[in-house]
Amino acid sequence: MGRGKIPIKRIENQTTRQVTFSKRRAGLLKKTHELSVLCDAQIGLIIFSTTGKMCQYCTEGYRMEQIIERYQKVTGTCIPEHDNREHLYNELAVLRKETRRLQLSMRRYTGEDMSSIPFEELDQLEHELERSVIKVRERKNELLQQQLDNLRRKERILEEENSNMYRWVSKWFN
Amino acid sequence: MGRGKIPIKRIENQTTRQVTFSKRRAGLLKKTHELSVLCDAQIGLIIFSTTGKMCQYCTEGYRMEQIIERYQKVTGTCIPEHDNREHLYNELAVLRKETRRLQLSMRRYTGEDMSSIPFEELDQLEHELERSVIKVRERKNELLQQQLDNLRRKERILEEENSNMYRWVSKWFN
DNA sequence: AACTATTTATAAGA
DNA sequence: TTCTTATAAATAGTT
Repeated sequence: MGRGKIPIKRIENQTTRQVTFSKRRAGLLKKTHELSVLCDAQIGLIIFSTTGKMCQYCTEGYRMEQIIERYQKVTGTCIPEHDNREHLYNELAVLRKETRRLQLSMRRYTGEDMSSIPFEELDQLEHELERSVIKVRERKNELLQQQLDNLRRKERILEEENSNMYRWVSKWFN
Repeated sequence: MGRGKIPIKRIENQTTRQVTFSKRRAGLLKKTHELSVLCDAQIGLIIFSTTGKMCQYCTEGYRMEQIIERYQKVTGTCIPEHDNREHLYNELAVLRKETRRLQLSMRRYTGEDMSSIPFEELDQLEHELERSVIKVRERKNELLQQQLDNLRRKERILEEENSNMYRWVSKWFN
């Protein structure tokens, strides 16, 4: 790309090399970000220039440490210890799974992301949601009824007080 | 780049997302390699796809561990062993909280346990659920439309084959 | 830092 | 998955 094609080998001229480094590093970071966002991938990128300056990219919402940790887990470069860490990891895994499951359920119920749901399940989901709506309405009615009852009770009490008062005043003036 | 421009945000269609992931991952690895070679930079790249598959690039002549080590030296972070238990406990706490929150949300959406919800929120919940039902119905329609389109396409192909066959037979007998 | 002629990447379609 | 191709994006060399 550019005015000419260049062979992929170390650029000898130092100035050119540094300029190219700046340009391509920017391009690489952009492409990394795009891949991460477009495809929902978790990416960590670490770059050391010849001069020793470091720069990094890390998928939003994560820290490089997490990605490195995950890398170490996958590649098995992390030495496991004989303490409760094993247990903690287990619990973490279980919780992560559960959270994930709940998130997916919620997504379904809120109607986001139905791309992966087959038609039959959509049908079922629709019915579940309709049942939920009905339950919510029932509860609303229940609450309304309660409030109504409360009001009626108050009304009755007020009326009683009123008539008492009336009797009292009548007695006083007659 | 390509037949059209796409906005940089998560691609919703799963198939498209996976295809794009494959293509762009290849592109990213190539660019990473080129930057590394052209400018003599030391680069480590770790990619986790949504499905959990990992892939990596590492400047020739180095191992990822070396780059991670250098990264840790520069940033002063320490991933392995010692103090990550603190971190684990934190993560556990966060996850537990999140799971709890999600569980409550789900209970609301399924209409269990509405005893503690005030009337106004019930009203809101009802609307949310109704919106969900609408979304689910829309998705159902979308799927039906897709199936219809597929059937029409197949029909067209079959008709074409048919008429080709007919011509062939006609020619044969006349 | 800008500019631009080219090369390269890639989205959509097959 | 793989190929093709029209188009968008990156960038090498220049100013």
